[in-house]
Amino acid sequence: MRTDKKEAGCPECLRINEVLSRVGDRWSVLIVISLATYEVLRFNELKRHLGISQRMLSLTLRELERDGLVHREYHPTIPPKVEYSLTDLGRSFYEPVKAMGYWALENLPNIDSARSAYDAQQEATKEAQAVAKKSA
Amino acid sequence: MRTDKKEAGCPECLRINEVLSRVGDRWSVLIVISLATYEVLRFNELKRHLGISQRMLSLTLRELERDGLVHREYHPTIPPKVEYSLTDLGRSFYEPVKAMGYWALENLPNIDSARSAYDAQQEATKEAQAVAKKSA
DNA sequence: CGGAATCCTCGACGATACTG
DNA sequence: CAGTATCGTCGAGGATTCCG
Repeated sequence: MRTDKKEAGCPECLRINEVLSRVGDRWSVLIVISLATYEVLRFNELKRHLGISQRMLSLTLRELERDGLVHREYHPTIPPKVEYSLTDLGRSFYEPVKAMGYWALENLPNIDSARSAYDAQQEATKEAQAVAKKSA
Repeated sequence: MRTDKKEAGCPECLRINEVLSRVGDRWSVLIVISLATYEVLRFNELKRHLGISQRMLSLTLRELERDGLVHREYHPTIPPKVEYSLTDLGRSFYEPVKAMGYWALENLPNIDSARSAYDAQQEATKEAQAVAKKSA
């Protein structure tokens, strides 16, 4: 019996983990953004817009509806028509998402340059090591 | 040759995707939060605190350092000692992350109740279908 | 202590086909 | 059109071992 299980030392990490596992995945975020932008979209509109498979779209939409972020309006016409939109909760979720988006927009260049610098440094170090090895 | 590739209709989705694939994963977020809270942490402190495997911690830290969010301070003592902390960029990233955290804290209850309601509804629908089938 | 290297599992996700 | 059902893969990530 492993009493030494780690399971995360900090309890709040578990909460954050829970949140992220609910609405933190890529497709959920993209769907919320799309719906926030276009107000209301049909199934295939979302599909084409995001380049997502029917399967993932279907699954993700159901989860979002279940979590109360997305409203699903089914019109029993022929052919059938289903419209998706954000609920108030969904719109409130869009706020922090938007904040992340702005940060990203502003800081992607910083990340890129940091990355370039890091890679250049790594490359230099590696070459230095190669030289050292050769002289040995 | 598939000229009918979908690849996402909207270009901005690609950008968002890129951002999320960089710093949007679970461990990156948790590490940033931990470092924002404790200022500076050693490798094994982070490991124990988060309940993460060495492998993922090592990989994720390297990526975060590469992206310029995390600063790594190596002390060549015996035994070695490595301290991790946030850079300015990392701290700025913590702002939107914090916003997400607050939203989550505030709205997890809403999500939970929405989920319960949804599940109850589903269960009711399923039973109704079962009855209808029986009477058929 | 702070990693790197290797192996292996398991679940997320896409492709495809079928239904109402 | 808007899904559901089934199958296959592929890579994220844990466990383990070794090293400076």
